[in-house]
Amino acid sequence: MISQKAKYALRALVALAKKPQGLPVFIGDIAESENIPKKFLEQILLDLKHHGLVASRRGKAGGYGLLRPADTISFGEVLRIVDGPIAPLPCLSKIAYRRCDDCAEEASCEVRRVFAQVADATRAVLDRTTIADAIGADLPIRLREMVA
Amino acid sequence: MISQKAKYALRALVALAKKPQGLPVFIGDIAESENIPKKFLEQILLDLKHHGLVASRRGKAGGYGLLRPADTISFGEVLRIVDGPIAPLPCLSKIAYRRCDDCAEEASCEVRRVFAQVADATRAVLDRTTIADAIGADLPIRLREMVA
DNA sequence: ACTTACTCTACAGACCCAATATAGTTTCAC
DNA sequence: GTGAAACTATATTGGGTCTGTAGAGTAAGT
Repeated sequence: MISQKAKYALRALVALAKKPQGLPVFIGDIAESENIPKKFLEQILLDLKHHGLVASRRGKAGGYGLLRPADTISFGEVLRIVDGPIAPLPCLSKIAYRRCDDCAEEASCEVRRVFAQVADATRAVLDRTTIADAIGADLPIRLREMVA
Repeated sequence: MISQKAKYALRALVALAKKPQGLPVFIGDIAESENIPKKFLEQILLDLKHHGLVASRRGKAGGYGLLRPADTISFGEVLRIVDGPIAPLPCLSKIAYRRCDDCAEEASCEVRRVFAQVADATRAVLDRTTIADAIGADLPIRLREMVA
């Protein structure tokens, strides 16, 4: 299960990507149209800004906009920012590897071996699917291109 | 991330499956060999018993054993018992579907569409991989001889 | 100046996780 | 029978996370 926060973040990014040319959008507008608590959304967007995904302008003509093209922002990147590691086990994470302290030998761990496959399958989708893909066709175009 | 509890459950089942013919094993033995807090493991095995995966016998010659063949117990089944739904979103769960109350239209939800692929990929691994599969891969020959 | 809107920190209530505590029941060896 | 071993069951605890709210502050435009 991904967190509510991650779902909000992705929905907000999708909403931003639908605006032409990354025109700034008010937090309040996104919050209303996407049914996200405004104050909570502020935190989320601020977080995304700190990670270079969106930019903001203050003042009356302010708002948020995508800083990078929508087809360069993957679901995986957003999830890692908001929810932390994607891997189902700490000993399988690439960004936050941690040995299982209750596990004797990593190489011979049956559980780890199975979940390594899960992690690969999950990353295959999340790291190749972008915000742009999500808006576009039903199937992730980039994924098909890379596979082909 | 799967819970520690789920990891313990899977490791315990693997340990049980390594015993020939589901001979009963003491909780204490599993706890020690697998580095699992004994009292916690009791709760876990009890839960698995209530779901028909293992059986127990009390008394001095008691212990726990697999109730079903190891190749009929999938990782997915265990995870659903211990951790609940596998799906990354409530609106994608088969066993515990729940509409996202903050989401306008399910059919047109971009986030949902992407995570549906994640769910499929995850289930493809977890529902077809069994405890027996996990052991089978590279169990040392020496151990097989001891079992036989 | 004034309004709008973003920035930041703090915090609170609910819930969940991991583990422990405690008390009880069953089985079997002797 | 008696008692130890082992499972059964429930309650509780301490810690953490999640979701959201509050409020004061800062910057930009008119």
